[in-house]
Amino acid sequence: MAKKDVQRSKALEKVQAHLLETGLAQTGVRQLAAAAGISDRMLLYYFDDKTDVLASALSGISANVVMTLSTAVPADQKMAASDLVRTATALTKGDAMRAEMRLFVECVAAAARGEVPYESVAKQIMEGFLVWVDAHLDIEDADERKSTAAMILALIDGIALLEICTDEQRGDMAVDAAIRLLQ
Amino acid sequence: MAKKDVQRSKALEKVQAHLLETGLAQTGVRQLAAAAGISDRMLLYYFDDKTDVLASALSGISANVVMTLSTAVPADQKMAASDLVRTATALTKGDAMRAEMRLFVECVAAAARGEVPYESVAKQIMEGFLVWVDAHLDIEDADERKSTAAMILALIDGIALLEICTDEQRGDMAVDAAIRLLQ
DNA sequence: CTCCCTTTGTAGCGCTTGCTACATGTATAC
DNA sequence: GTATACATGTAGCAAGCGCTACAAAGGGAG
Repeated sequence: MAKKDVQRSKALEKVQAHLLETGLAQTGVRQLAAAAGISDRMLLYYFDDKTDVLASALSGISANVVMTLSTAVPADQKMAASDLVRTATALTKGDAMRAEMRLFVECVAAAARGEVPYESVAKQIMEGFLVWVDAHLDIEDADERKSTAAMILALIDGIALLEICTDEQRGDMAVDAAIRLLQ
Repeated sequence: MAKKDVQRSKALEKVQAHLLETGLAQTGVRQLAAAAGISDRMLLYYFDDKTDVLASALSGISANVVMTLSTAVPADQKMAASDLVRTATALTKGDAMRAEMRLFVECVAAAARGEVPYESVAKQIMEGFLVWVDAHLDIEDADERKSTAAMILALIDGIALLEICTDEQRGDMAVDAAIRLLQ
């Protein structure tokens, strides 16, 4: 029993790296198995089915994102909206999370078309992000903080979207304008 | 020659309606043909291949979006960032463009994984939107206007993303916060 | 050693995919 | 009226999909 679990988590790690590198383009069982360095037969021995593979991998990535966010900023540190935008975009645009953000956008789109298991994964990441932003906003009123957090998250996600279609420079401009206007 | 073109555009209209209704989930040639009320054989008679069908349909939808935007606001009307956010989100969240925005997000995600023809379509819509925002911003300095436009566009797109993963209410909150903070 | 359960390879099933070969009808040009 | 190009249905191909049946190898328990 132990061996199966060990092999399973080894495969999972490689699948996660594969997803972060290539996005959701190559998600056939044979392709995922090849990325994990095993046969498709074994991949489906370690996991129930393809959905189980993807859900496990993406859930792990989602947990890593939350971890990255929480370790990047002390839990009790509060800041103004403009500073939070600066901090968050520095993270999402940096090496630590660039690939994750791109994958996240693909998950949201897949969620939009109702594909399992992307809907729950997308919601999970979005919710984690939202909690993180809310927790670091230096705003007293809960409702105001909640709506401001929603706006900041929209901004961060929108910048990721913008950079996919145009270029990184345009994203940087959006960040600058946001910081300028929110002060 | 004329008949083929007529049939082609009839099919195109129905394919567009299908895409707006169901997103990019059902984009097999047989499914697109069924949506158009013809056989897959005929769909591929009217169009070169599947890519041609999708590119034509999405390009048309993109043109409609630009049209909707330009007719909604007089060409020479300028406004402050907060008003533009209000105006734009009223459009994108309304019946006129809600389906288009959702489809647009799916196109961007498909573009992220390098699928043809989504890359060019996503760029096309994003660029059209960007020009529209820029044209209605009441800002003298061109660079400042450009970066502010990028930020507003990111905000609008991000709100669309947010609404896919959470709910419409959260999007409304983001809009309110943006209008409040940008004033 | 024998038995049994875990692990792994080979092969292939039924289905969907994008696309096409072929034949037949149908309208138009001369 | 015949020839020619257009239009459309039937059938099917090769490739890929998710998944599984079957058999064999491996290792621990008695």
